[in-house]
Amino acid sequence: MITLSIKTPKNPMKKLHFAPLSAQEKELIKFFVKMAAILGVQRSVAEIYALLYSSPEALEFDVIQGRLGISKGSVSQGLRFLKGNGMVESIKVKGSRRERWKPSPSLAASLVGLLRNQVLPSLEESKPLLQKLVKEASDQNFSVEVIDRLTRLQRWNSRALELSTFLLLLPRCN
Amino acid sequence: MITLSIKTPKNPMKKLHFAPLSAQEKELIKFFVKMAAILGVQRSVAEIYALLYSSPEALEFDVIQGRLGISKGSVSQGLRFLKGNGMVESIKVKGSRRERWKPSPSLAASLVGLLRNQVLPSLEESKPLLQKLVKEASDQNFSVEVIDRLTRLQRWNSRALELSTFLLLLPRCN
DNA sequence: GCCTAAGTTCAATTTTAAATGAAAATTCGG
DNA sequence: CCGAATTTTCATTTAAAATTGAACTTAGGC
Repeated sequence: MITLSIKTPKNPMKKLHFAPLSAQEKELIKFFVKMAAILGVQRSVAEIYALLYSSPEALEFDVIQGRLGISKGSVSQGLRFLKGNGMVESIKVKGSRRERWKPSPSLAASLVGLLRNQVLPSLEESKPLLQKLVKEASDQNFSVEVIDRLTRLQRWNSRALELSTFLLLLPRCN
Repeated sequence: MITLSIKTPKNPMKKLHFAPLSAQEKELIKFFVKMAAILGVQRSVAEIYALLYSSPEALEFDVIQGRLGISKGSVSQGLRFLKGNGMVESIKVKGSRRERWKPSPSLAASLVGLLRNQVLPSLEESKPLLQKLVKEASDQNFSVEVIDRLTRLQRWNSRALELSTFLLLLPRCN
């Protein structure tokens, strides 16, 4: 049993109890943390997503905090990040202010969302810069070798940009 | 002018001088640093690669250290990383112990090298884990929803693995 | 419209990753 | 094979990123 203490003005000793993580949950969390690391996504975010992913029903804020043993702030920020990238959705139940969270139906769409926000902006930003560099290099009589490299770099940038744009247009699929 | 002091037992006051980075070099460095950040590659490594990329001739260790203004250790480790991933090559000139460094001819091959070393291992490692999780989930009568998610996850892992393997087989091209 | 539960914010802290540089190891010209 | 030049190593320092939690804001049930 995991105990989470919650301080509110009315009830400064409120305590909630949760089941500790199962072996399977722990392993799935490890998996997501590892994959997230490749994409440069922080540990706590991956943990939250993994927990939701392995839960049959949508989970409340407190449950996420309690079972993972992380802070309120991390849960709040993590959910915001995941929601902003279309990776989780919240459900509101009438008669309660609490939201309940579950992963978005399509993992593909989720990854595309991540890609759009993490990678595309950098690629787009760089396009004019590379163009300028190539121009300056030929104007200023840089060596053929260097001009050639810069041109290839520019080509790569365009390709990556096209690829990303294409991925963004992909119809949703699982 | 940038001055780099080098201490050796024989000559503890040896000094080398280098031209500061040009505006173009600085911008190209910024570009590579940004791209590297997406891939989770550290700043100093990106700087080294960018400098070599924008130089018409192969560069010596000291030149890299001096012009970038980074430490010996960073240059050494950075070059090792880049070499290990097939992104740079060294040339030895007769009559001198010094190596001279330049980027590998194919940027494509370089990126593939990075992919192979950074991403593939994690994907491969995870394969059996996911298989086990799916099996346990169905053995232990998890909800259909969760079993379904885990199965989809496994499918994604396989696809990513196939894609990576495919990329590794691509013939070299610029 | 109060009032409290629910959630957010952000400065302070902790944790993690990267860079440094002196000492050790290696390499090759003489 | 000696010895200095060149490079590597790695304990320490520095810098960056992630996490925490108390104070604050907001939403909605009553």
